[in-house]
Amino acid sequence: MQDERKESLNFIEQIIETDLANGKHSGRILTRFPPEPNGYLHIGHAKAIWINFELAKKYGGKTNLRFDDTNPTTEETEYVESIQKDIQWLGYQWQNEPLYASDYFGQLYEYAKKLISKGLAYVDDSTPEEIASMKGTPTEPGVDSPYKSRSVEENLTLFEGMKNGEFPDGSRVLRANIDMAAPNMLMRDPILYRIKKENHHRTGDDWCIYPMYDFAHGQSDSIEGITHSLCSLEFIHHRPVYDWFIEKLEIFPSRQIEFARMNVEYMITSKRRLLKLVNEKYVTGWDDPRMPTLSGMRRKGYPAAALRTFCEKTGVAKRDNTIEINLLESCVRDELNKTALRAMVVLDPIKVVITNYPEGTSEILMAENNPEDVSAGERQMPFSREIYIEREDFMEDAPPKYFRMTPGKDVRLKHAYILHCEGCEKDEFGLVTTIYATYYPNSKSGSDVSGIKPKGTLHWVDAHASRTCEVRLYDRLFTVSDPLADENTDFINFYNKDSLQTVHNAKIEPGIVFTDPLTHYQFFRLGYFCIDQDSSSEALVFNKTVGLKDTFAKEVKPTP
RNA sequence: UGACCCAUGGUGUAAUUGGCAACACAGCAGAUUUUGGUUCUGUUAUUCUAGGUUCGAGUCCUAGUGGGUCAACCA
Repeated sequence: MQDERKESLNFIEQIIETDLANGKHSGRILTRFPPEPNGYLHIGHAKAIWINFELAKKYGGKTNLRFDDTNPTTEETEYVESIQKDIQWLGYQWQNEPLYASDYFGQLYEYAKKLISKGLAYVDDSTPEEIASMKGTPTEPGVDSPYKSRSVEENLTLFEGMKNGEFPDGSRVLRANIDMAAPNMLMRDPILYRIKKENHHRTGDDWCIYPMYDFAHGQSDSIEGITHSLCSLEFIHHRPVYDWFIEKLEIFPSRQIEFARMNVEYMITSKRRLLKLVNEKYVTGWDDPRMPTLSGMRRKGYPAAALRTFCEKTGVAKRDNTIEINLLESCVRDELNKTALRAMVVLDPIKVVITNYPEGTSEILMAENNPEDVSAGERQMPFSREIYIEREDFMEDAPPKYFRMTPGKDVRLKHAYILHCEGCEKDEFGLVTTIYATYYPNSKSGSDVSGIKPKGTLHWVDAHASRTCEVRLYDRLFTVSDPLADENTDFINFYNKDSLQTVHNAKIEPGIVFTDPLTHYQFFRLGYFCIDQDSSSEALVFNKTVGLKDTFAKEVKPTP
């Protein structure tokens, strides 16, 4: 069978296929993912990772992991570890060992001297303030630095002095000699090197001058032979700088291509703001399940496959976008529906006494683990005279379309019997304490000859055999889809105080025992959950990943 | 008083590169259902504006409008 529709290509794929057709780089494709090791990876990085790795894979190429570690003041080894873990968890493996921009410090230094020798770079003694003021504005050209006209020899000597630690931090910089009147401000003699007498996480005290992004990134691409250097739109103004160095240095011509970063409703990715959430304890850490970090989403129970599907479905283009959280959750549900084992958990238990079930006896019922996957097998569920059901699954005075337990009506217990509700007992405040029902002995699941067809089916657990567990219910971190929309209101004002609700007294069927954290379950009729790392064999803790689609809730209580 | 990027249903992305505007998610309606889940069927809704080129424009040209980005010794 052949696809009738021609596969549509995104704009980067079109560029690559054109390059391939022209025999560029002999058909070799090499991309790279270049994180700065100064923070945790988030949903936006996931998209960048997906694009770089999937594109290379599609065209028979490879992808490098390169840490852009040119700023010793902010970068730490801790992040190097977490970033690698996150990428691998997402399902990708880079070519060979991880690479570092710092591996190229020696080569970069030589490049700088070459530029100086060609009269294309100079040492500037101006203060940061002076450099800023001479830079001009977007609408006014800058003015030349008084040091711009230094001789090649003097520049070489001074630059070597910078490298040898002869000058204090911030006293001098090396700048490219381009054009202070360029309409693109990045072309107004960008700074190449600054003096920082700081310990670097990999090169230690070998260097006291460190290259800036513009003099490290493109050159690193070139050194590695990256064919397609894919980055987000905000780097578009850097492309002329990127190309200028390649041309003047006469090095391998990597090509920078910019795509629009992915934004998602209710998520923020600003490092500063995420840090605030962590530091000021709005969340429990970088891996709090409410965080948009990969570690947070992983702990929340989002499968890597769902994230990959999400990246694929959101596409690659150049216009600003905000993806509905809907789509993400749809991808997560779709994946988990196929893979998650079903389990019965009652979050807000209320006891049901089945009055015609013989006292002191019990039986074992069989329950399929996943109706979407018979190979997942079956498990045993004990059943007896007393069970728990969800408090909200009982109403004394129910509207006509209420298909759950209500006096005088029948309801099915999943994998068990049909119950006829007789009534309930209440305490002095009118709170229902116990529900009474009778069961139809001939209505057992799988061998039901009762002929009764109740509208509703409930989840339940045996009152005596079930165990108590903790369930953490997560909701969106913010009360509005775009907490940054109003520049006059700090995003923290939109923090959702109800984003975490902890249930301490949930009842879980005895067959579900402590296994690896991240094991996924679908709690019947409630949603998808996974075992949290805080669990032990004595105390199970679950995180809510995402709820089931709930068309009933929408019908009875339409929320704005 | 600048440069650059972008503009297609509610959201996102397509349109064989100038030839019937479609796919997914969301919405709505229905069928099925021992999960008010899943699945299935149907359905609502789209080319920023004004000119121009053309037999024909979402696509090309011009102007405008709207949105975004750029002035760290950050990346």
